[in-house]
Amino acid sequence: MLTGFRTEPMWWHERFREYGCRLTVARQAILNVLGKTSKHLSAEEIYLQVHKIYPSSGLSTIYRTLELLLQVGAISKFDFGDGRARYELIKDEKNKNQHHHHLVCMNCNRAINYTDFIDEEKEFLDKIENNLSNKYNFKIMKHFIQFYGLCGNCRGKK
Amino acid sequence: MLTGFRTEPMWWHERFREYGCRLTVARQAILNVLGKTSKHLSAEEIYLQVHKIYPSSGLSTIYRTLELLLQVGAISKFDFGDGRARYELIKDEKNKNQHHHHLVCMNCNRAINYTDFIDEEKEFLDKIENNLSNKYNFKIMKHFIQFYGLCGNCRGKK
DNA sequence: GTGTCTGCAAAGTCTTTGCACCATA
DNA sequence: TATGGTGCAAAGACTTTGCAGACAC
Repeated sequence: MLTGFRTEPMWWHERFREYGCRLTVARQAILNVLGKTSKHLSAEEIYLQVHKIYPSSGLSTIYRTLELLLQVGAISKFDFGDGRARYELIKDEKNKNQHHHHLVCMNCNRAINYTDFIDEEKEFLDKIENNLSNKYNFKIMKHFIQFYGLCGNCRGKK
Repeated sequence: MLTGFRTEPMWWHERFREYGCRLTVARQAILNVLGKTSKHLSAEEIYLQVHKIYPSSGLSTIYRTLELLLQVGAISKFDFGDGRARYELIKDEKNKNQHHHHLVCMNCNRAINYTDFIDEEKEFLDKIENNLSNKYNFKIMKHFIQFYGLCGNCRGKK
């Protein structure tokens, strides 16, 4: 069971120090918002939430902080194909590299994380990655798998 | 072996008529450019090429035509993660639905099409799509698989 | 001739950047 | 107090749209 980020050791706090970065109110507010949601928020959505708890904040700080968090390795950035980036907090150091993919709803643009079939996926990918690397002289470094369709909510409405 | 679009039956020509669309100089120029390349051109790259053979053309016509070609089913649109869309001509009606994926170079942003492992992929996807659909009450309609890495050219340079 | 297409310019959307002031460590 | 961070406004990149003139059929 995933608990909120508050109860986790704030490993990214130390990360900030390593990078010589300061832990400001704005940054805490952003981490706060990302830690409390299971959604995949866009920069603007994060801004709107942060703005509620810290009204003097600006959108450019959101972008700058997200860029920083990305480099520090505290968040992941995703593209669901609707022209805006989405961000997701990595809940704790232990699960830092937890591999998951998304089921993206083409109607409401929300996404469900799933971690099923990671073994089958690994088997499938190992097989083809090796082969493709050789055949096309292409060094594969990462992959991207995403499913698009309709979520439970939107299925009913259509 | 794929030959240029000129020698193929111009099935999209009829498609135009079906949709009540005219076959204009600009549209032919765009199809011409897309038909002669194996690259995955962006709208601006297409514009630059079209501009050579038809200098009075404008970028907005490129976008409008690409949108039309997409709806007519003559081209595919892809996102390689660099913030601009890429387009690929579907060479002929027969191969219209030919399924392929891309090996995208993170250095030069060029992509290699591959059609290998479609059977393995199908097996893998059938398995997980069914299961995910049930588990998450999510109707999967399409998937997106892409590999990122370094192509032969760029491997040497790094 | 008529209804579609086109080029141009302007606007829209998401994101980045320059700058002067502010606040963390 | 000395960097590093912030908000604001402006700019940048890609794409879309409104409009009057041009062209395919």
